[in-house]
Amino acid sequence: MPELPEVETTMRGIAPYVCGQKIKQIIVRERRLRWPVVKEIADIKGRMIESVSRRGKYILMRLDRGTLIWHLGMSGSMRILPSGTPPEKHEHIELQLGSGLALKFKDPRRFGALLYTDTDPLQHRLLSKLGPEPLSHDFNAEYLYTACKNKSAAIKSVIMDSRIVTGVGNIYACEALFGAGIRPTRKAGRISKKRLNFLVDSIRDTLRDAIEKGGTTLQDFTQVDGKPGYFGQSLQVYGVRGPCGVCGTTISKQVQGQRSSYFCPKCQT
DNA sequence: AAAACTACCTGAGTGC
DNA sequence: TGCACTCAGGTAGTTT
Repeated sequence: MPELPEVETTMRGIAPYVCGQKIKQIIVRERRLRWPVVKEIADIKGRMIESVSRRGKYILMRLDRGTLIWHLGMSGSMRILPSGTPPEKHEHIELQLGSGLALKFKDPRRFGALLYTDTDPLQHRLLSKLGPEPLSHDFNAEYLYTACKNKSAAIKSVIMDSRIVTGVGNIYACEALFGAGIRPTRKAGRISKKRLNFLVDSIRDTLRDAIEKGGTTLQDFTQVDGKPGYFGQSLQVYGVRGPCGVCGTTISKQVQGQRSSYFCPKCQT
């Protein structure tokens, strides 16, 4: 479920509760996530959480020694609740904090991850090859044009490639392409710089708007306080079965690279 | 080298 | 009501 806006929402939600807190206890109820949670994770007990940040879809939790790297996968979410609140089903990890509150990580599909590193987390093998953040200045028309040049792959798969730009998943790729008037199947190398400029702006606007609304709740994503995100109401093509809000043409759905693409056949060319 | 496909999981929804 | 089936927001690794 979680793409960049949901990860950002989660990160902002937990930050005030975890920053400056001591980890009194870590409980791992299920270590079989995307990668097994190592037994040595127990060693972080007693350490201080100094800061929380995001890189792509990863949440980085810097400790007074070492860094925790979290990924929400497809179905992961985090909540802050009083320590001692009975664990829900699929609540695999719990960090009990000095404040008496606890960070709880729930992930039914177990595609998420919790990793630990002693060295620079940005150099971790999972993070070192990530492309620029879509909301940073490094992601611009010039950059995207170079990345798309001579590529025969569909533009949608290019903007979902984390080595090119990080954090754009299926929902926001569909929405951003609609905003830019570009068909998801169009070959990346055959789009003008001017149109790619529209796309860069559209990706930014879409992500910012979604962050502002607390992300998208489709199945079970919730914000840290348990409330849903409200961007779902703003989706213009993703999951839409019916007319385009701009021109009235019926929204098309097409499977592309094992994943559903939604687009307006009239507005997007 | 680039593009396409596979695998990892559970749960929700659909149709019979 | 229940069973069988399809599909889902991610992404590393493998195959074509």
